[in-house]
Amino acid sequence: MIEQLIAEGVITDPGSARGRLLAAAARLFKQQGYERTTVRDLAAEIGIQSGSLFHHYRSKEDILRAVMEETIQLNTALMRIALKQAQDPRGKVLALIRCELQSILGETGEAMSVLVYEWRSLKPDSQQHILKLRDIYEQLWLDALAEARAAGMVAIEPFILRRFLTGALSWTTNWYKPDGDMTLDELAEYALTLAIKQ
Amino acid sequence: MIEQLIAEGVITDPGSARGRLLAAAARLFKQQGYERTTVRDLAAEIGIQSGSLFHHYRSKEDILRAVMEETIQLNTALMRIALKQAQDPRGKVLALIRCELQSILGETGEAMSVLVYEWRSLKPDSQQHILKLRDIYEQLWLDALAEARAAGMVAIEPFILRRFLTGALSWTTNWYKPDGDMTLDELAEYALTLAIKQ
Amino acid sequence: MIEQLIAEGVITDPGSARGRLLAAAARLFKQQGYERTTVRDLAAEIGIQSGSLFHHYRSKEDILRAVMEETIQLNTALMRIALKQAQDPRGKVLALIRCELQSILGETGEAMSVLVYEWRSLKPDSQQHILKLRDIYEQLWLDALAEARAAGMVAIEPFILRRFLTGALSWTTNWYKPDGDMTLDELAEYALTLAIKQ
Amino acid sequence: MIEQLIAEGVITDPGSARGRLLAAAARLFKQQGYERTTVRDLAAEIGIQSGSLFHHYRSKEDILRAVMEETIQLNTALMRIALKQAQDPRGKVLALIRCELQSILGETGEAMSVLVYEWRSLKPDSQQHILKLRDIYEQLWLDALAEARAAGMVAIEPFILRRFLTGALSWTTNWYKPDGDMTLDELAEYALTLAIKQ
DNA sequence: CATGAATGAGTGTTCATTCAT
DNA sequence: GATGAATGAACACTCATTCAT
Repeated sequence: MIEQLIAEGVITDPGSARGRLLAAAARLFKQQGYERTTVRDLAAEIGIQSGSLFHHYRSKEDILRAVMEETIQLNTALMRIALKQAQDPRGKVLALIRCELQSILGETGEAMSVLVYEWRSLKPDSQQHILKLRDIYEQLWLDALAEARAAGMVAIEPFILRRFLTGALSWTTNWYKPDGDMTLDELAEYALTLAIKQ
Repeated sequence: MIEQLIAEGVITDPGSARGRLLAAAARLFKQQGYERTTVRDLAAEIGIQSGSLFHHYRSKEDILRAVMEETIQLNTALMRIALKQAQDPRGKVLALIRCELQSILGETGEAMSVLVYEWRSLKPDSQQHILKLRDIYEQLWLDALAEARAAGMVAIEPFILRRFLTGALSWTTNWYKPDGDMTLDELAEYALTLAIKQ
Repeated sequence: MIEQLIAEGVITDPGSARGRLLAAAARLFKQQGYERTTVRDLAAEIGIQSGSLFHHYRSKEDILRAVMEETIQLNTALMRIALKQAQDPRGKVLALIRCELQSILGETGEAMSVLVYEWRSLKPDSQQHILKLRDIYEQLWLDALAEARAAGMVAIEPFILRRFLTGALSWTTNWYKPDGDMTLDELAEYALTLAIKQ
Repeated sequence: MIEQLIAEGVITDPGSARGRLLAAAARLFKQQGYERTTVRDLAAEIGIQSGSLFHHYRSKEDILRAVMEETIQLNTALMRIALKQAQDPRGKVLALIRCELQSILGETGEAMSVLVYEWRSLKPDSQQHILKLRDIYEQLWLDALAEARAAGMVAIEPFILRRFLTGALSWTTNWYKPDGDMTLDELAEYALTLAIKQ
C-alpha cells in the first residue's frame, strides 16, 4: 500500500536520503517547532553536514513545505482507502476520525502536527500550494459529514462541525498516550460522540 | 470588575508601561508567534528602545511567562464570576465555553492563543509555575462537566471531553471571524452541542 | 571647507563611528574589491564586532551605497568650488581634471575607485539613486567641454571625450605613484593634452 | 589565421570542451564578474555538472588564469599581424587602437575586460606569469608610440600616453554600444585624436 | 528610567572542491 | 571523462542582552 504510493511518486521513499531527511524534519519540527529547529539540527539528525542539506532542498522552508505536502498527500490517499470500506454514514465518519487520529498519533503523526501548528512559518505562495491539497482532503470530510447530516445524525452545519473536530483531534497529540489505558479505537469512538447523536 | 482585579494585583494595570507592554506582547506573540517576534518589535509597539525593555522584564521569555500568567489568572477570575450566574449544569458548561471563547477570540484575548500555542517556548521551570495556575483553571471545567455527567447529560468521561473541548475551542482562533455572520454566542451554542446531549 | 560640508550634512563626519566606517570601507573595497571584503574585515578595521556594523548600516550593500554617495557629493562640491576660480575654457577643463585626479589619487581616492569599479555590485535601485547624483557631476564636465569645443579647442564630441577621459583618469589609480617623480599637477597637464589641442 | 594560432597551440580550439569552457568563462566573468560567477554557472553554460569542471582545470582561479593567458596571447598575435599591414606611425597607432578596441568590444573580446578588471582575483604567482606576457604586449604599444613621438606627432612621453590610452580604451566597455550609431572604426579614429596631433 | 552603541553566539545559506561510483 | 552527493569553511545578517552615559 505504502509501497505503491512510493512507486507512484506520491511520497518519497523513506529509505532514501531525502526521505530520511523528511522524517527527521517532521520529528524535530514537532518536538521543538520549526523556528527553534536549526538546519544544523536537521543535518546532525541524519548524519550529514548542514551545507549538504541544500543539495536536497533549496531552503529550510522548502523542507517544511515538503513535509507538509507529503503528509497531506499520504493522508488523503489513506482516507480514500478507509472510506471505501465503510458502509454507512456513521461508519464513514468513524473511519475518517480513526484515520486522522492515526495520522496524528501514529508514525506519520509528527508530520501531521507540523501541518497543523507550523502553518504560519510558510511563505504565502507555499501556503497557497498546500491549501489546494488541503481543500481536497477537507472535501472528503465535508462530504461524509453532509451525508450524516442528511441522515439526521448531526446537529450542526458540517463545516462548523469539521472545524471543531479539526481542533479536538489535532489537540490529542498534546495529551493522548498511545501506550496508556485507552486504545486508539476507543479514542475514536469517544470522538465520534462529539459529532454524532447516539 | 476588571478594576477590582487590578486593585487586587491579579493583573497589571493596562494603562501602565508594564501593562501596555504585556498587551502588545500578547498581540504580537499571537500574530507572528513568539520566536518571530523580536524584542525590537515589542519595544517599537510601545514606543521605547529595545534596551529599555529590560528595565521592566529580565528577558524576553519573562515577558512570555508574564503574559501567560496574567491571562490565566484573569480568565480564572472571569470564569468564577460567570459560573456564579449560571443556574444549572447546562448553563454552567455554556458559561465556561462562552468564557473560553471570549478569552480566545475577544479583544483582550490574544494572550489565550499564546498560552496554547507557545507553550514549548517556555523554560521548564516557567512551565511548572504556569502549570499550577492552569490546574486551578482546569478544575473549574472538570467540576462543571462532572456535574453535567451526573445529570446524565454527557456521554463520556469529563477529563476526555474537556480535552476534546480544549482543542476544539482553541482552534477557533484559526477560522472564526468575529465580524462574520456568526455571533460569538451562537458559536458557543454550537460548541455546546459537542458536549451536551440535547 | 570640508567642515562646512559636514555641517551641511553633505558628508559624514570622518571622526564619527559612521564616518570611520565609511573611510575604512572605501579603503578595503578599493584594495580587495567589494565582493572579497567581508563584513568581518570591515568591522575589524574599525575595532568592533561584525554584528555591530548593522547598527549603523542595514546591509553591506548599504555601506557601498553610502561610500559612493558621499564620494560623489563631496567631489561635486569640490568641483564647483574649483570651477569658480577658473578663468577660461582651458582653465576650467584643467581644473576639472585636477579635481578628478585629486579625488582619485588623493585622500578620498579609495572611495572614487570604488565608485568606478564596484558599480555592478549595487542593486538596480541603488544604481538609480547614485545615477542621479552622477548625472549632476557629469553635467559639470559636459558644460566645460562644450565651452572648450565652442572655442575650437576640442576635436571631438564632448560626451565622447568625457568618456575617454573618465577611463584615462580613473586608470591612473593603477599606475601613478604620488611619491614618484611626477607631481599631480604635471599629471593633470599631461592629461590635458589628451583633451585640448595646444 | 585563427586556425594557425590553434595549430600552433597559442590558443585552445574553441570547439573543444576546454575551448568552449574558456569562451563561456570569459563571457560570464565579464558579465557578472569573477567572484559572482560560480563554477555551477560555468558548468551549466557548457552543459556539464560542476564537479566535472575539475577534470579540465584544477581550480576556478586556474580557469581565470587560462582565460587571461589565452586572451593576451591571442591579442598579441593579432596586433603583430595588424602592425605588419600598417604603413606609417599614425597607421600603426591606429591599428593598435582598433585591435585593442576589437578585443575589448568584439565578440570574442569579453576576456579582455576580464584581463583588465579581474586582475586582483589572481594569486600573486599567477599575476607574475601573466605579467610577463603582458610586457611583451605592451612593448608593441611603446614601440609604436615612440615611433610616432620621433615623428613629432605625440606631445607626451609614450609610457604616460600608453597608460592614459589603456584606461580610455578599456573603459569603453562600460559605455560603447556596438549596435549604436558609432562604428568601431569611428570610435578608433576618435580615440586616435587623444594620442596624435592632427 | 531611557538611550543607543556594542556584543557575540547563532542563523540560513553559498560554493569551490573532493571523490566513490 | 562524467556524475552528483557530500564537505566544511566562509558568508551576510539577526537578535536577545548588556551597560556606560
